[in-house]
Amino acid sequence: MGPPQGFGVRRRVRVPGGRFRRSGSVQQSNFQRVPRGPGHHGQGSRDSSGSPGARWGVEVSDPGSEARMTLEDGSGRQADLTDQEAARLDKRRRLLEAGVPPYGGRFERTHTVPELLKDFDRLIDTPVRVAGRLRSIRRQGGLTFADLQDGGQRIQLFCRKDTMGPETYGLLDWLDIGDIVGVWGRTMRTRRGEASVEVHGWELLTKALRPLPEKWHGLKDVELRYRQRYVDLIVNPRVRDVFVARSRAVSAIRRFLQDRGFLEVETPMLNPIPGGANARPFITHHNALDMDLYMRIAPELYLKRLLVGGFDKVFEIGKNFRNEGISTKHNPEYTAVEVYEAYADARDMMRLTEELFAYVAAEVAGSPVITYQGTRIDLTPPWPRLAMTEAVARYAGLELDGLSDEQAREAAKRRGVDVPAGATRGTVLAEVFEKLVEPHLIQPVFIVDYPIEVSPLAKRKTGDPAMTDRFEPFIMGWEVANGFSELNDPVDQRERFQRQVEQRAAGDEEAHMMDEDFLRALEYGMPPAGGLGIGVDRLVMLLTDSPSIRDVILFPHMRPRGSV
RNA sequence: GUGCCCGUGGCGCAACGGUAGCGCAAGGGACUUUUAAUCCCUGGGUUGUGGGUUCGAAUCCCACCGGGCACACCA
Repeated sequence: MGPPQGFGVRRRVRVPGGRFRRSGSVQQSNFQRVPRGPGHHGQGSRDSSGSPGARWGVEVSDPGSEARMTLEDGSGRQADLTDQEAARLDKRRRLLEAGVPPYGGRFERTHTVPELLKDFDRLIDTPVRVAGRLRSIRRQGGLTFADLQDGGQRIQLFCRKDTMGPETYGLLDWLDIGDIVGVWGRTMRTRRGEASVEVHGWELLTKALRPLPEKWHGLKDVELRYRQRYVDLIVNPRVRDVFVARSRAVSAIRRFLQDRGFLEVETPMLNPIPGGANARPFITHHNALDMDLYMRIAPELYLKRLLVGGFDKVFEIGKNFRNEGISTKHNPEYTAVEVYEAYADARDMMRLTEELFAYVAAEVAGSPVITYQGTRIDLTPPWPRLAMTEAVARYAGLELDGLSDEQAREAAKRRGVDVPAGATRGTVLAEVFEKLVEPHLIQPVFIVDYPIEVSPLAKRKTGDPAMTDRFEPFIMGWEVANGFSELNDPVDQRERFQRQVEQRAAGDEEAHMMDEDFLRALEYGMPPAGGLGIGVDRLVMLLTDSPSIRDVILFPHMRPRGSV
């Protein structure tokens, strides 16, 4: 993964005057050209990674191949450029020579572009200073039109030679699409009615050395979109909107909980013992302590320690890390919000959940009724409650009550659901539910009463010790949250951990480890409480109508590439 | 991890055994109310990588790399 030569040079390329030659005799080493487009990852250049300086000075006659121009940056390294990159570097040099610094500094703006456009007609014919990225340039002799993008919106720049003077106007020739400029002038509408700034003067704030993707098809290659999200954000306005919506959703969650008296806290991401969920953790190492640590898979056990400590209403918004597969609904690190309320129970948390979803949807999407991939979803509370056994009876036509473990396993197999050899009835129930019922749960519904086997941290249901007072809301067939009345009996909790440890020993890598400190905390006494965890990414997917979790994560995990 | 599909100039796409092409973008020129500006000219690709089949490979075959989707696992 080490960067091949040529990488890193681009940041600090110096183009000495006259070193740049167009065609004919082009100075070039015997380096292979480093391909940089999609699917190029510099494998062909491995042979040239050592001591570049030694290979200099080879004169290669290569007429007609501007793209192979090379340049020195004074460090004995060099970069091969595309014709467009070469042209931009050349303009950068010419600007410098003309006394125009290609990278400016502070620029005082009177308005952002969205501010200007919002109330344009009232602001017309006033002096303004705006800044942004050039998205298109239409040169027309003594008149040049350009589109300036800022804050996701564009305003037209209207540049007239007569207004600006020939020198200022002439320097426009060294600007490219993608450059960031600050301009000052007067707001006006053109003959065609386009909201514009008549430019009196301008300043180059940043010269862009790489060209932006094509102007109306934009950047479509999803791999490039994820790997180079910065480009995606520049050219695809919808992407920007999604991440603004995500930010608003997180703010709305925080506001909703804070307004109800919940205290936001932060607990460790580096855990000596990972807990709070059944999942495989990432392992990392602390050098000074010389010990392995785990990236947290859930903050649950820490938040419950806070209940012990007397914080009655707490929440945390943050990342969980799970060493599992990647899919359109799974990213190895994802954002969750967990909420704990002392003296409450699962019923209270269900009410909190449905209210929170409706509130956040209204804040982000404008309504508790949303459309996801063509399906109308009504998040208005209250959502129906349906016991897992009833759900399995209704959607799978399966009645497991009263069956022995073996009979239950047989029943599941007859329905085509694979279950582990020694699975108990409760495990079978959960398995059948996942496979046969979940896909049917499109509109919001709370599934309640989960088997104890799959709920090692939840309180038993009064009157049915095989079940727990747990719930999970489903939308679009996805589990979007998980909550329960928290188990606060340390003796019961120890037994549950013990079962988990046994399963772990039997090869279940996702089973809990024994957490003695957590048990000690419970032994000091944790108030009865309701707890809740919500998958924020999936919530945002729903609210932004995004088909993949990668569409709501700015930098989704990707396999690294040599050089891109 | 398995299956299916994809990888062609900076970007979006064509060519699907027979000379690698188009649009935008880029370079040169004309143009003082355009907005996918227009018009003339020009350059840019060892078709993801490596093998193979063939007189001939972007195209067919194999392996590898990267990606998408579905399944599996999970939230």
